[in-house]
Parts: sequence; C-alpha cells; structure tokens
Amino acid sequence: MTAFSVTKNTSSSYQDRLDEWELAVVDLFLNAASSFGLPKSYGQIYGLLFCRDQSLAMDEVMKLLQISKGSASQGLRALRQLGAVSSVFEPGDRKERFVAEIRLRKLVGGFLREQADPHLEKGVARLQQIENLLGKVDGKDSHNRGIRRHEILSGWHRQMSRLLPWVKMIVGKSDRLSKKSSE
Amino acid sequence: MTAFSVTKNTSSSYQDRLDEWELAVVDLFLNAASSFGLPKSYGQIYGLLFCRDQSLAMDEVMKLLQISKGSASQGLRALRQLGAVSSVFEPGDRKERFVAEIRLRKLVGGFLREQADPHLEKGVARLQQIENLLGKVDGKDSHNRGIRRHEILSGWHRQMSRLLPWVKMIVGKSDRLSKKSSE
DNA sequence: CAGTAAGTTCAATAAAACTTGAACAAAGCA
DNA sequence: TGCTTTGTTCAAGTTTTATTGAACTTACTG
Repeated sequence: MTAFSVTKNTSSSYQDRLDEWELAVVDLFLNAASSFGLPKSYGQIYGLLFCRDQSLAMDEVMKLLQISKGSASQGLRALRQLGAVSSVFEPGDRKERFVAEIRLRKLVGGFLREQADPHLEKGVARLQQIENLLGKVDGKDSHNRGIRRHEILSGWHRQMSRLLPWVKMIVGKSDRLSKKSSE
Repeated sequence: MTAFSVTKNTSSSYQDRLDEWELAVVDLFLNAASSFGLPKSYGQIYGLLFCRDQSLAMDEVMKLLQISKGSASQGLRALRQLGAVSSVFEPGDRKERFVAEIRLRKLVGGFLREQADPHLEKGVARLQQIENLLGKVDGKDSHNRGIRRHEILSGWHRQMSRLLPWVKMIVGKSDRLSKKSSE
C-alpha cells in the first residue's frame, strides 16, 4: 500500500526498490510457493533472484524484499537445498552471493527429490505398518477388508513410483527452439 | 490415547470404533492430505470411507472420526467436488450416504482438474499482467531483462500445460493384472 | 401446517505455520 | 587477541488456516 508513486529511480548504479514488473514476478512466485506447500518467503526470494542477472547477497535480498534476517537465511538455505538457487563467491569478498536456477528440469527434479521421494519412502513404512496391524485383527471380515485395502494402496504406491521418473523426463525435453537456456 | 485395550468388539452389526489398521489408514490419508495442501480432516474422512465396503452417512463419519458437524459437512462436500467421494441415496432413506472413489486415475484427474488447472489459468493472466507492466518501464536494461524473464515464464507455462495430460494418461494405465478394481 | 431430521453456514476459537530479531557461532582481519 | 563482518538458531510473536458448534435453511412426515 501507499506506493511512493512512479518515481523514476533511474539515478545511480544500485536500486533499493524493485521495478513494478519485478514486484509482479515476485508475487507470482510467492503464490506459486504457497501452492507447492512452501513458505511464501521462499517464493519471494526465488522470484527476486529469478528477475536478476547479477547475483545478490543475503543483505541485499533482505533489503529489497524487506524481510528479516532469519527468513532470508532460512529461505536461501532451503532453496539451495532444493536446487533452486546456487551460491557463488566473488573473489576477494567474504559474502556469499546467490543466483536462481532457471532450468525448469532442475527445479522440478529438485522439488521431486526433496518433497515427493521422501513421501514415497515413508509410504513403504506405512504400508508395512498396516500389514503388521492386519496380523492382530480379530474379525475375519475386517481382516479381509484390510488385506484388500492394503493391496490397493500398494498398487497406488507402485504407480506413483513409476510416474515420477516420467515427470522428470517429460519436463525439459521440449522443442529446444527459442533461446539457449531456460528450457 | 488411553485405548480401552483389545476389546473384541465383534458383538453386533455396527461398531463405533475403528480397527487399528483402519486408524493407520486414516492417519496415512491425513498425512497425504496435508502434503497435498488439503485440510487434514478431508484426509481423515476420505481414509475412513476408503476403508469401508459400506457407504457411510455424515453422522456416522462424525461419530467414527470424532469430528464436528461442520468439518464433516464441508469435508464431504469438498471431497465430492474433487471426485474423491460420491454420494448414494439408499431408497427409503432421507440420509445422503458416501463412498470413496478408489480408482487412482479418477483421484489424480480430479485433483489436477480442481487444483492444477486453475493455477495454470491464473498463470496466463499473470503473464499478461507482467507483459503490461513491461510497457511502462523506464530503464532499457530492466526492460530487456523483463522481456527475457517473461519469455522464460511463458516457456515454463507451456511445458506444465503439456505435462498434465501426460500425468493423467500415465496414472492408471498400468498392467491391469491383479484384482479387477483399484487400478 | 407443526414437528423433526438432515445438512449448511459462518463467527468465534483453536491449532498450525510463518516471520521476526536478538543472542549466538564462525571466520577473516588488524 | 580483540574487533568486525557474515551467517545461523530458535523462542516469542504474528499471521494464516482449520475446526467447532449454535443458529439457520430445507424438506420430509404425520
């Protein structure tokens, strides 16, 4: 709210404000992050880095997005863990600087690796647990029913396991027409 | 907690408690729901129906899961909207009864239709908005950068649009070996 | 019709998730 | 070593989201 109107802001080398289109992109990623179940601040940070050609350091991210040190630190760490940003060290500078990964295949791959794969693994354990509980069921009807449900869940698990590799394949394997990068 | 131990509970026709394996399944779906960004109660409700051969009415769901009327009502409605449960009316009974959809293809299809497709549509609008904002950028460098980013985002959008149909295809097209249903 | 059962709504409440910032560690530099 | 910069951690605070239950509709039923 209360935007300081349309100040030119074309003064010197560094800006401390985002362009309007950058704000829109940041907001786009903010929303995207929520719908992938990630904190909004992660989306903002990624969005900002996505907009920039130059790497940014943590304090610049904090200032530009007006988020706290804690959020910036945790967000950048998580994004790196996801493979969505990588860090670079300019020689003769102690600060760690960050750039966004813009290859969709990498982004999707990282997300699946960090989010989907762990769920599938937990799924195995849960199925096992259900199987165990089926051992000590009194009623025969319930036991049979349980067996059938366990079979269904196992089938689903198998199918999801198969799906993920396809997703990783399909994304990024498009007509490599336009520009060189970005996929 | 404080389970009334291993009471036989095989007495008469209706039980008011879940078997241990059923509790485990309900919990599995509770967790699954959270990780898909849906309220936990939706997962519980679906999980319960998934376990049962017979349809359940809303009051039975409430009692078995110990959730409120509001949660049950909203949960069942949302799940039906997602295509994850369907309702049946026993003749001569005023109550609406519910059963779980167990075909994975249907579940995934419904989820994508209700969750992913809307996001893709909103994406078109957002891209348009960014394009508009690029019209009124002062700096040439920023403008160019914005154009490039817009192209990247458009490419991503196109790829995601392509991916979804594949997902719907792949899921459920497995070796139709074991049982007849469940896919 | 009045009475009742089934289901919805939504403001209030509870629970979960995110963000903050001050205290803390780590490491370069003088 | 002491000073400074960079980055992490986490308890407390804030915001968001989900759940509850009482009041309200709807529509059977006698």
